[in-house]
Amino acid sequence: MPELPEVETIKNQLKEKIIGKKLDGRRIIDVRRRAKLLIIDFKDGSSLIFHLKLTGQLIFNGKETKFTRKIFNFGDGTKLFFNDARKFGWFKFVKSFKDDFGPEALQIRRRDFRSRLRKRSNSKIKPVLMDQKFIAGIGNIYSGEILFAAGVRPMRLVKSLKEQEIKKIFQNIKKILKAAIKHKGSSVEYYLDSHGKKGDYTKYHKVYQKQICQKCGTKINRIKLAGRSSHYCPRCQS
DNA sequence: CAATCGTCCTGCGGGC
DNA sequence: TGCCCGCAGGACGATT
Repeated sequence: MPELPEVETIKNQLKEKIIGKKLDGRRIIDVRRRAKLLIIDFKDGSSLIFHLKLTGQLIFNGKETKFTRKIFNFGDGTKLFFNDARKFGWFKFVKSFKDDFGPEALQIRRRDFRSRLRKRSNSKIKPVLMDQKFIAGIGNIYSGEILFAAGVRPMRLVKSLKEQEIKKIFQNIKKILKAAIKHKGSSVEYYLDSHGKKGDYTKYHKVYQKQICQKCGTKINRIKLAGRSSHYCPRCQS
């Protein structure tokens, strides 16, 4: 499912393809990502916003499939296909774009991260990392991988975290998201980049949907947190 | 403030 | 073989 690295990949690719083109008579001046949203900005200040949710795809000059929900036609004859098997994804046109997301995961500084955590001391760490108002861009896959890399179990209360653990979580937010972007994201379920290609990062997953820890071989534990499946290694994470 | 539950939707896999 | 059932999950609103 598209999280920050997947949307970032699509954004980077579309930037190259569609800036300067016209859509319904409006000139495209930028393509951005905010949290998990992909935003196409027009010269008149309006924007077209997409959320791909679980199974959405945005494919440039693709071809129509049974999951194609909308085809955007640019002034030069090129097209953008919005496909979505489960119809959770959406797009909308807005006169101006504003949001109330938290700081971007790749931009947040450690001081800010720590002070924000203090306000959530009675929450479990994994749902906090997935809270877009706390920090923007992280979903179920990457929160699980980040916590594995930090050696912290997903159900740990924030107030129980030691300074060193907070530091490791912070460092791995940056490290894992950057590595995933480098590999053009993770193709679980339906994710494809804007060229219709799969992301490579799936093969680097250590715990997400794994039976066995990819580091030590211990059987992975699976629990439900906030209605979402969470995977962790009882040996590598404490 | 925190946690849980229902809601949207449909492909897929398991069971019989 | 084919049908039915339940699961997966991002975000949001309602409830406890």
